[in-house]
Amino acid sequence: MAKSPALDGRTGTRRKRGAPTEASLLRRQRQTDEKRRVILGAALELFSSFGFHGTSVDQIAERADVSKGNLLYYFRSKEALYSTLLRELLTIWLQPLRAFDRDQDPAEAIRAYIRQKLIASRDNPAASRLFCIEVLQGAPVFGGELLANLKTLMAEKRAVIEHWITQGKLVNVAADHLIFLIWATTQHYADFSFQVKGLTGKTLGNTKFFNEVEQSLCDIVLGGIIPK
Amino acid sequence: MAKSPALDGRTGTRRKRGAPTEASLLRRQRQTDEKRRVILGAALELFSSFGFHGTSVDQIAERADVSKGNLLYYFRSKEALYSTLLRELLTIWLQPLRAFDRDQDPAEAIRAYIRQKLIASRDNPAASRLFCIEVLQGAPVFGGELLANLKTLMAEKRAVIEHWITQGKLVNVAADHLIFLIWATTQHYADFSFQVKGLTGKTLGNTKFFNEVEQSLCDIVLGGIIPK
DNA sequence: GTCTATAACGGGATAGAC
DNA sequence: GTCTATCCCGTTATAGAC
Repeated sequence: MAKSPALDGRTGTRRKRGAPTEASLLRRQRQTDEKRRVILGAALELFSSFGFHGTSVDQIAERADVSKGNLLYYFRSKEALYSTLLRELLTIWLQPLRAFDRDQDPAEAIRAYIRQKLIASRDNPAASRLFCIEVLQGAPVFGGELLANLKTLMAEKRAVIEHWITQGKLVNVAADHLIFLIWATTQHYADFSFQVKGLTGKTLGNTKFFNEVEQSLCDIVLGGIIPK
Repeated sequence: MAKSPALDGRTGTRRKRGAPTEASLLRRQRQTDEKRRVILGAALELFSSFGFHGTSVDQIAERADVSKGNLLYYFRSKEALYSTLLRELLTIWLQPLRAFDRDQDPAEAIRAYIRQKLIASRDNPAASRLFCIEVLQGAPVFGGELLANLKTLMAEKRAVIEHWITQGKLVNVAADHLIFLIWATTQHYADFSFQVKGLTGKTLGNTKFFNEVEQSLCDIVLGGIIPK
């Protein structure tokens, strides 16, 4: 694509035959990025449904509408594609937790966090499932990175919760287990959506159901930890 | 197996040379069962860690200390082994929920259920992970069976919870979400044990930690649903 | 950058001797 | 029942033309 020689638009100076303009370099870069993005999207769908070994490069290529050879031009290997994907999703995934702050009202902060996590499960169920599979298997690919990030965040948020407790704004709850509870329950609706859908007929995509889940979780959690 | 012709041992009639006695048939049966059990155990460990496609028949055979050919004598195919395994575990897995009964005190019943689920996660983390992987992928192998069993159980337990609510023994909580919450949180300590261990340094195998988890979960859940 | 062809490998399943 | 050898397929990754 865009291989044809051209003059540099801004300078107007004559360039050697075939040398790319700055603009065309940018355009090419954008197209490259876009293609990588499409491939990563296809990989996410498939890896999250069938696991690393249950997915072939061929299937990803077909879904991304590129040839297998071409896919392997953009990513060295299947494993490189997989780990790139995990790495890119990690930041997004941990985002909701960062908002949690000691200056907020605890009930409001926890309610907001539950809501954010549910939104993440609703809008990115594939990402949730991918992390679930990966962690379940001992996170062989990016366990180190994951834990390093989580440890820092966890320490911060544990401190926030314990601060609230010393202020008497929260009953004496084990911070770690409260956080695990929120992770487990919110991610459950993405990871076990097959089961949830089979038993209730609904998923988080249904607004009424989403509100019902949010309400129930907040009621139970806040009812259990906010002093009377 | 045991295809060879033989006379019925109970009648006491003379048997052909080489025909097995009833006792030897029983012995052989026991050995067969034992071997199938060993293979299923090895399969559980590996499938639950690496998934169906991430595990080779060779690896299972090696762990079970049989040859690959021999393994495939006991189970027609890799898939037959996998689905047999899921089927055998399903009964065990749903056991704790059956105990739940309307004649119990709600706080005691829920506390006991949380405890039983935590014990199951502690003692059978591999089974928990296997179900997690399977359900996460849409339960292609035994989704029908799983849902059929769960639907019945769920309907029963939903009725129990709603009975308690009408009696004023429980606040007006959505039964389904309460059950999902208990499943999600208790199974989390098995399925995400890599993460839990990485962040806290402990697993449910540690008695102190186990009690801490039980206490925290019960406090939050019961605090949120038992009327004051 | 993109494609086709193919190398190189591992896996599931079967055949057949013992 | 158990083992070894082998078939055959799908897969990843590379080579090389365009």
